[in-house]
Amino acid sequence: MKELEKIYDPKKVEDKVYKNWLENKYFHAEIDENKTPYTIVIPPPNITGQLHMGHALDNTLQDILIRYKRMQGFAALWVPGTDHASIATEAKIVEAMAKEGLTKEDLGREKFLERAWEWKRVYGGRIIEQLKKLGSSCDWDRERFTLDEGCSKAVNEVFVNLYNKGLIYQGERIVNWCPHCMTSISDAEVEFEEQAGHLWHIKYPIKDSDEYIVVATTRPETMLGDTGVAVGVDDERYKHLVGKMVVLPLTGREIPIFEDSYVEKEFGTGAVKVTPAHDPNDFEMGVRHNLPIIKVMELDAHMCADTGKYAGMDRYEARKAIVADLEEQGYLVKIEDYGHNVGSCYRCHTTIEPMISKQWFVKMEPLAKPAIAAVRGGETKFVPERFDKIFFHWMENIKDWCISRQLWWGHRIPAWYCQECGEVIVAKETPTVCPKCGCTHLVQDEDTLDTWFSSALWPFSTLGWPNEDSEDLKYFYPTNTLVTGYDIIFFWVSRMIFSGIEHMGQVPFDTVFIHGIVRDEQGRKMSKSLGNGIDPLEVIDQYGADALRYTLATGSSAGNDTRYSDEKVKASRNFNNKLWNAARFIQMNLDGELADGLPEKLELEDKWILSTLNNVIKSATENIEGYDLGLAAQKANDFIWDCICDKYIEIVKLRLNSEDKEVKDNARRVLVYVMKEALKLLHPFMPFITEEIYLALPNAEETIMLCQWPQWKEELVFEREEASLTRILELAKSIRALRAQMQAHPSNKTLLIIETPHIADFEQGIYFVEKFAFAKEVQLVEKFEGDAKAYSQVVVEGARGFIPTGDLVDKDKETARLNKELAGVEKDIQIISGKLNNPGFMAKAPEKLVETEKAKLAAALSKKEKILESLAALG
RNA sequence: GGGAGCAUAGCUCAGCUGGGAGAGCAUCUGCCUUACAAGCAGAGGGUCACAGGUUCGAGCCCUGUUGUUCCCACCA
Repeated sequence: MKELEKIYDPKKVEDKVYKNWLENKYFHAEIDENKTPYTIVIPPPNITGQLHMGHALDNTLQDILIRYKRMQGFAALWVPGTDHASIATEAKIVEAMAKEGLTKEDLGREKFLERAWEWKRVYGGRIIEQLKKLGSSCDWDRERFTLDEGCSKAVNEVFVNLYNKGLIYQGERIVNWCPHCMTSISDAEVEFEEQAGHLWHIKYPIKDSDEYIVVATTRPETMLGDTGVAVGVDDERYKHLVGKMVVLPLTGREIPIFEDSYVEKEFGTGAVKVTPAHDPNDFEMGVRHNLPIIKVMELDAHMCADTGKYAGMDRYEARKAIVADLEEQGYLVKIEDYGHNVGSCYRCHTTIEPMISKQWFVKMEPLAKPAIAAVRGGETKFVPERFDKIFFHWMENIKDWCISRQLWWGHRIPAWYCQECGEVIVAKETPTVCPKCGCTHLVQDEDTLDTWFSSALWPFSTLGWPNEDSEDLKYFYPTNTLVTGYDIIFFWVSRMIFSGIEHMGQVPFDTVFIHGIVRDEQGRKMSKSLGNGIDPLEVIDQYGADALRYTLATGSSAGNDTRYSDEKVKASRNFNNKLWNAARFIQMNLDGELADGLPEKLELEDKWILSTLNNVIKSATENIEGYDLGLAAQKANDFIWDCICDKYIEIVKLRLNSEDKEVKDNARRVLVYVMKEALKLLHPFMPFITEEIYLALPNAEETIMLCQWPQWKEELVFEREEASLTRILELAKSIRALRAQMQAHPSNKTLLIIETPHIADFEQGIYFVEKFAFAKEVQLVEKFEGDAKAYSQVVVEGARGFIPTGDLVDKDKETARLNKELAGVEKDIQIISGKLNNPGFMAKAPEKLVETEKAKLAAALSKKEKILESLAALG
C-alpha cells in the first residue's frame, strides 16, 4: 500500500489514474445479453476550437450518469465524437487563409478540403484530449465524427429516403442569406436583435393623378425592386386607390395598388411597399397577387448591375444614396426613429438578407407530427418537464427546413444534374449515366448540407446505421439519456427526435436532461467579445478536474443557469483535501492485514454511522434517479465531512488507540467499510481522487469504477442507536457551546454530570463524551442532587448536563444565555400547543403528525422546567 | 405581441408531491486538539419580492402586482 501525501495534488494523480483506466479498457462497453444497456451519445463538440465551461458542465453531467449506471451493472455506453460544424469551421479556415492572403476560390474545393481535414485532425484531436482531462469515461473505441464514412453514408441514405418520399424537395424560395458567409441558413440559425433604425415615409405618386400614396419602410434601398403597394382590406383612406397604378419614384416603373390582409391599418401609413425579391412577407404577397419579382441586390449584398447609378453599391451605401435622391426629388415625407428586430447570422452576426434562391428543403409537417405525438405520449420526456412546451411550440409552428448550404466543408448533396436533358438524379452512390437520356454528362450539386442534418442522425448513425445488421445498433438503440443545454433544443434535440422516429421507427432517447449555461461571476454570459470566458483546462490545472466537476455538478440544477466562480472551486478543492486527509488518517491507523467487511460486534457509534450511511445511500440514489445530481453530491459531501470526519473519526480515535487488537481491528474495519462506501457514492462526481484513495485502502478491488453501487441494507438499520448517539452528541455540543461562550480553554477540563433517563445508552458513549465535552470525568445520574448553584447546566431533549461553575462562568452571561434558551423553548411550546389546541388541526392533520407534535410538546415542557430550575439555582 | 424562468442570510444557491427556514463563502469569537489552518469548536445574520386567496396549516398550491432574465413571433 502506498503512502498518501499530506496535501492532495491532483496533477500527480489524475493523468496517471486516467491512463490506467484507458489501459484496462474500463470505459469500453461490451454487448452483454445478461445486462441492460444504458446509452448516452455525446453532444459532439464542434471542432472549431476548444472546450469551454459549457462543455465541461455538459460532459461532467454525462460522466456522472454513465459512471453511476456502470456501477449499477448496466452495460453503460457513452459514445464520444466531434462535429464537423460546417459553417463555423469553414469560417475559421477562411479566416486563417485570409491571413495568408488566400481565398477559397484561390485554393479550389479540393485543396480547401485538404486544409479542412488537417484542421479537423489538429482541433478535433485537441477537443478529445480535453474531454479526457475532465475524466470523461467515453468508449473511445467507438469515437465518431459527423463527417466520417459511416455518418456520411447515413446522411446519403436519409437524403435519398426523404427525397423518394417527397419529403425533400428543391425550390426557388426566399431564404435567409448571410452575405458574409455567402450561404443560405435555416430559420433556426437566424438571431433577431433589436436595432435602432428609421421609418422612412415616401410618397408614391398615383398614375394620371395629382394624388400620391405614402408608404413607410425601414429599407428604402429595396424600393427599386418594388412591384406593388399593399393597403389594408377595406381601408377607407385608400379604397378609391385600389386597382390604380403607382409610378415608382426613381425608376418610373408602374406598379399596382392592392388590398392584402397582411397590412395593419394602424401601423405606419397603412400602405406598404412590396418587394417580393427581398422580403419574406412581400414574397408571400407577391405570390398571392401574382407580382413580378425584381431582384435588386446580389448575393454579396451589393446592388445589381441593372440598378443604374446605384449599381455595385453596398446595401447601406445604396440606402443613403436612395434616401438622398428621394429627398432631393421631393418624395421623402419624413423620417421617424424606429427600433425594430433585425435578423443576423448566428455565426458571424452579419445582418441577414432575404434572397430568392434555389435551395433544398425538408418538408417538415409530416415529420413534426409524429415527433409531437411521441413526446406527448411520454416516449421521450424532458427534465425539467417545462421544456416540452418549448419543444411543442417550435414543432407545431415549424416551417420547412432549408438544408442546402453554399459551403464546401460538409456533406455534399447527393444530387446530380444531367447536363444534356436537365434530369435531377438523387442517389446514394455516384451515378454514371443519366437514367433519362443515357448520357454520361452528370454534374453533382455544388452545395453541402446544413451541419445539423448530420447531427440529427447522431444517435443511430454512430451506432452503425444504415447497416441494419449492426449489433451495436440493435443492442444500444434507442439510447437513454441525452444531456444538453436548452440553447440547442431547436437545432438538435427536436431534429434528432423526428429523425429517430422517421428512420428508426423509435424515439432516439427516453430522457432529455436539460441544463443551463455557465455564466461568469456577475451572471454574464461567457463570451469571446467580453473576454470573460474561463478556460476549464486552466481551472483543472490549478485545482484539479474533480474540484471543477464537483463545483459544476453541485452548482447547477436541471434547466437552470449557473454562475462560475473561483471561490466555489476553491471550496470544492478544500473538500477534496478534506477527503484526502481523512483517507490519510485511516491509512496511518492501519497496520498490515485487515479482515474484509464489517465485524460481528458493532458498537453504538458503528451502528450510528452505518445506519446514517444507509439513509444517505437511499436518498442520494433517489436523487440521481431524479436527475438531482447536485443534491446527491451534496449528501455524499455532508456525510463524509460531518459524519465521518467530524464525528466518527473523532469517536473511534479512542478505539484505534486501544491496546486490544480486536477492539482496534473492529474500529478499522468499520472505518474502512464506511469510507469505501462513501467513496463509491462520490465516485461519479469526483472520479480521480476517489479511485486513488480507494486503491490505497485494504481489500480493494482493481478499480472503484466497476464496484457495485452502494445498496441500502435492511440489516444496517439501527434507528434506536442513531437517536441515542444523536442525543449524546447534542449534549456534548451544548456543553461546547457553553464553554465557548465562557471562553474556556480546551485544556481547562471539568467534571461533567449527566442527568438522564437513558443511562444505559450514555454509558456506551461515555468514553467519547469526555473528549467531546472536554470533561475530565463523566458521571451519569438519574437525578441530579448536587448543589445547583455551583453548576452551570445545559438542557437537551432527554438529558441535562452539569459542569461545575468554578471560575468558568460569568453569572450574568449565564443568566442571559438561559433566558434566551427559555424564550426559545417557550416559543416552541406556544406554537406546538397552538396547533394541538386547534380543533381543525386535530380533526384533519394526519395522526402520525399529531403524535409527533404531542411528543415534541412534552419534551419542550420538560426542557422548560429544567431551564427554570437552572435559573432558580443561579439566583 | 405571445410564452417561460427567476425573486429565500451580506454573496452564490439548495429546499422532493404543503407540517416549526438550510448549505457553502463572507463576518465575528475561541483554538496550531498528534488526518487536515485548504482545518477544528462556537456565534451573529432571513415578516422566503409585494398583495390577496385556498387550507387546520403556505417558501412551496391559485390569482394579481412589481422587478429581472430568457425564448418565440412576418407588423413594413
